[in-house]
Amino acid sequence: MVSSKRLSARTRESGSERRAELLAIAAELFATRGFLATTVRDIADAAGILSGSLYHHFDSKESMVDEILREFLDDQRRTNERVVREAADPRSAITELIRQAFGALLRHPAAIAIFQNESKHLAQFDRFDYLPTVADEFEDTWIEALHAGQQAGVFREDLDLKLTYRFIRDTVWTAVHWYDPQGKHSPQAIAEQYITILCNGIVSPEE
Amino acid sequence: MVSSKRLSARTRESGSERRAELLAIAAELFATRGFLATTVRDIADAAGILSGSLYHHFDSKESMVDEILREFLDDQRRTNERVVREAADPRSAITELIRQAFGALLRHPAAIAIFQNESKHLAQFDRFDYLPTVADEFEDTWIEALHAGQQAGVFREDLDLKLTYRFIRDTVWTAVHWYDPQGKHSPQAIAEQYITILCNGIVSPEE
DNA sequence: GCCGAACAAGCAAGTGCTTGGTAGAGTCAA
DNA sequence: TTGACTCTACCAAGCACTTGCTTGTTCGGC
Repeated sequence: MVSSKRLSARTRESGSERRAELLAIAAELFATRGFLATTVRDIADAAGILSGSLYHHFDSKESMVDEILREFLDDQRRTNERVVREAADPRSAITELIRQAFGALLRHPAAIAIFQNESKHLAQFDRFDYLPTVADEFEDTWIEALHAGQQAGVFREDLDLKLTYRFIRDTVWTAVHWYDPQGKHSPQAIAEQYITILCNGIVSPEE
Repeated sequence: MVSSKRLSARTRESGSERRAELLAIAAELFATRGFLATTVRDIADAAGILSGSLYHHFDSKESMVDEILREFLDDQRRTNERVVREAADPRSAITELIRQAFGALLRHPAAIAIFQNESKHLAQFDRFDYLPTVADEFEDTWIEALHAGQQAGVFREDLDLKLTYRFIRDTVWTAVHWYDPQGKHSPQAIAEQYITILCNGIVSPEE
């Protein structure tokens, strides 16, 4: 009866390979069907075990998304910090942030989709308070870089930076919904195309 | 027993004011909580009736979204056709399409969110086959306008039009998730800011 | 007296999660 | 070397609850 509460920390908190597998399976399902529409039986079926067995590895369905999101957000935060720290100037900071964001499509496709689709619902619960916090952090990072660019005269003065950030963020993150790893464009190619449009526009130079 | 099957066409198919009210209530809930996460009891509660009573007006929960989406998509399709027909040149076709798309934020905020969030899940069912079809139609409209602009030399030749369309579409539609009718920007103001960035980029002209 | 709109009650299916148990691999003192 | 032990990963069964939807009935207004 108490035995389930004394499972070694290694199994319940991290470490185990099987755990990681199960998390990846869950992430895939949460991303494609949605968190609410995915049942613990769906996850167990995909893993080839029974639903009850999942509770050997995880406290709850919620704690699975929790872990998936935290891992992704931590990685993304570290990446952002590094990019801003190493950037030579505001313009290359922005372009590199865009490249890194599109690059994340390869590393965390499922987590990005979940973050995008489920943040609103999940943020209702205390345990997911960090979601809006991290979102604000990301916004601050981008807006600071944009602002620095304006001060330096590289970016137009008539830009509303909050709006500009939202335009960029929506374009970049929403790409998970149509990006196809087997498709003809690499994330890098997509990033370069977007950087061109964002920096110089779609209108011909000679116009 | 058979009585529920002989309700007048007026009530079951359209017309009734109460029906329209109920649809609006359902749309709001579907948009904010998601289709699956919204229960028929939620809708009934919000309308001040019992869940069973909803089935006097509608066949099923599915037929409610169906109707909500069809209405929005028909309106949007008509608007797109008119814009393209009346546009003087490719550039004003694109800018006007953008203005109209942002304008839809006021008329159909709930339907846009539902279309965006639930299309993927709903398209699994035969009755929603029209969703990908209409999406393709919209894509064709935009890509034709972009292509015409390229031919006319107004738009850059190095644009991948499919990518360009996706960038625009994602930015415009995703705005429902943060647009606030009480906020400081009107849809028009947001549209103009985006048109500026899209056409000329964020980099200062003198650079 | 009919008809639109609603209620009251409930069903079958499915939900997340709990429980008590076990097979098998590893650990280690006697 | 053996036997008692622990640990991991899982199963089988089921509980309390929620889901979309159905049924039979009521009631006020034209």
